[in-house]
Amino acid sequence: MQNKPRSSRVTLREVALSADVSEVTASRALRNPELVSERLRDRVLAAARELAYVPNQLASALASARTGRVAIIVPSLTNGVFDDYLRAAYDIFTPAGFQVVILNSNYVPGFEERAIETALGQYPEAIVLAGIDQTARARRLLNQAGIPVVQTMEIADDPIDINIGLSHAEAGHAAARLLFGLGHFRVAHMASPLDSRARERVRGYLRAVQEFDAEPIVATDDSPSNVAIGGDLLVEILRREPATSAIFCGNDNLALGALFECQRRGVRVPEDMSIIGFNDLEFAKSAFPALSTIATPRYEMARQAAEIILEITRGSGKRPRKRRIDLGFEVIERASTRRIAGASK
Amino acid sequence: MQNKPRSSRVTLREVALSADVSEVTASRALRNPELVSERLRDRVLAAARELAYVPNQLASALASARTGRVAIIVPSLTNGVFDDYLRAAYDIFTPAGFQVVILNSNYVPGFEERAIETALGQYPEAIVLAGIDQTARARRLLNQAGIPVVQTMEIADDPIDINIGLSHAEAGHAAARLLFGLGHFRVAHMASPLDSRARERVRGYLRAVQEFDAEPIVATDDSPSNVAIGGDLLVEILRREPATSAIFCGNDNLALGALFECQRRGVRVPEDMSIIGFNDLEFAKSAFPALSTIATPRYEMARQAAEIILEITRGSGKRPRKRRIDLGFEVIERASTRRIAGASK
DNA sequence: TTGAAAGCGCTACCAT
DNA sequence: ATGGTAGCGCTTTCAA
Repeated sequence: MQNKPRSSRVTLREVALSADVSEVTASRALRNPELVSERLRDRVLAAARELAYVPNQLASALASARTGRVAIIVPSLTNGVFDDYLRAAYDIFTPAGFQVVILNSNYVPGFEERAIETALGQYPEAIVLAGIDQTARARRLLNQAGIPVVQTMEIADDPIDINIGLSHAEAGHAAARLLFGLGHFRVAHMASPLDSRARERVRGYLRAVQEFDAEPIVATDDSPSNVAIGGDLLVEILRREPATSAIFCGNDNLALGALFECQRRGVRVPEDMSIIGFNDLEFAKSAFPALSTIATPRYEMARQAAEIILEITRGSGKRPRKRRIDLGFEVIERASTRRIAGASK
Repeated sequence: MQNKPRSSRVTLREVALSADVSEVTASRALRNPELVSERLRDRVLAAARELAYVPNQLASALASARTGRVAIIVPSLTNGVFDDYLRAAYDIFTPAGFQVVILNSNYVPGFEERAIETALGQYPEAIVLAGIDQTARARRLLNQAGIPVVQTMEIADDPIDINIGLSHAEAGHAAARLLFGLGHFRVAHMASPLDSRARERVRGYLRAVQEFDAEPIVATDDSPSNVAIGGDLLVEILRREPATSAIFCGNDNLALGALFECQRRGVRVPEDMSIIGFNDLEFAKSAFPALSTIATPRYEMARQAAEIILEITRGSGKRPRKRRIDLGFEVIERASTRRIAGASK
């Protein structure tokens, strides 16, 4: 019936034939061994091993309406931010028997909607999203899917379903305030504001600037942030405002680039320049000088998302009472920030 | 027939009903619009949009024996090494209409076999692996699947199917030789030898040690490498052999950690210590001093893997003539390595 | 404990 | 150009 010869892969029928039992029994022997007599079970398992049988997940999912899959959509795989996050997802979901499927929207607007659609087409039993700015159509698809949807990383006013995150505006504000609080006045901000979180951080920075009656100095780049860009933006900031004595970098990669560029130019950190990053990536504590930063609970956000999903899928679909969880952030002062020389205490 | 009420998601039947056409016509209107009259096509598309229809990929794949999926199995998502690699895969496969599914084996032996099994259960149309040391059972499953299998990152003596990589023994040898060639004699190696590639690099280093009649100094750590570990291993090396004047770091993250730790201890790089990394990750060129390293063609490996797969799947399954491609590596000398003081040219 | 029958949602084939 | 029918490989009844 098929034009393209189905790859001659071993099917359950062949296993059953070889073990001389019915397909149902073979299926049971593989999935619920305790329901099958030892004799038949052994025969089935032996046949399956012998034939190197791999169950067709597609057929299984279609028949059972259970895919055992959870989709996770992230905007990037390449900046370290989602490392802990994905690790947490694997840590919780894998032992629970769920397969984690990662889709990447690459920070391209519109790709997330496509990724969500693709994910939904595979009928995952839950979906975890980074961020809260899904398109209207995506929200509709998500709602219609009738599965748990967790928006993470950021706090939403109107969550689709469950929401676990933190306020990036607050976090950005805290970072800038730390710098102003150390007596700095010319405090710059560099960012690759590709997502709403980065833009929220900029807003937090601007609010602090206003509070301290200072002038904003913002340098941005439209590509996904990396270390090299951090160096470039440092150069730009110094050119535009040579008196800058402190920089809030929108993430740790930018901060690392800024730090290196300072060293390259003989600008001492923290003596001449204070630098604070964002995220507390793995390398931040090991840098020299150790990088001050804002720690975000990335592992914890994904962990809680996963736990809640397990609870819902196992427990008859009931949502937890708290559908909106603010996990906050932590200001980490290390060696790369310092009270400005000559500033009164 | 189902106990668990199938999520009431919109099916093709409902779209067809709503558009007052048969299921087949609805299916065609969505997949091959040119086969359907404009009138019906418009009705179907309108109904699909209205109902926010998302095709069930599972059913489609089962019926058509085409999943439009390619599985990529990597040992880690968290060390930057697979960033370019995955980007290349997306760059080539996505426009070609393939969905990329990433599975992570987490450098845990045995997990790769499981990941391969999981991947195969989803009936991908091709599979891309990192490394060449698959288990015997995995090889059997892969062979049986009858789909293109590309082993990457490393060159194999007996590829399963297609193999694109480089010799890590040669690359490690080249790194160490560079250091010896600069007049260093106490040349150490630090590594997190979690995979066969890292172990091959160690072998390359040891071969160079022998050739230059030196003593091996190898410090290793069994966790996935990161920047902090690079610092720790530097400390260990200096403790064990204070006269060490050059280090080949098994990857750039370790190198970065070593660099920072040198700075912390007042060991000047490259004046007192030469450091060479491995992979040429994004930050290497921006570091201060810029990091010497071995560039590996990660983007290119995945790109060629993808192109070959497209060619095979499109072109009646014929394999290319060359099934084993060595893409080599490049020694990148930057500022972190230098001829040892007082060494004769 | 075992198995026969039906059907998951979709597409291939063949007919009209 | 359109639709009826069969069937992908599996699991879920339900009956024996």
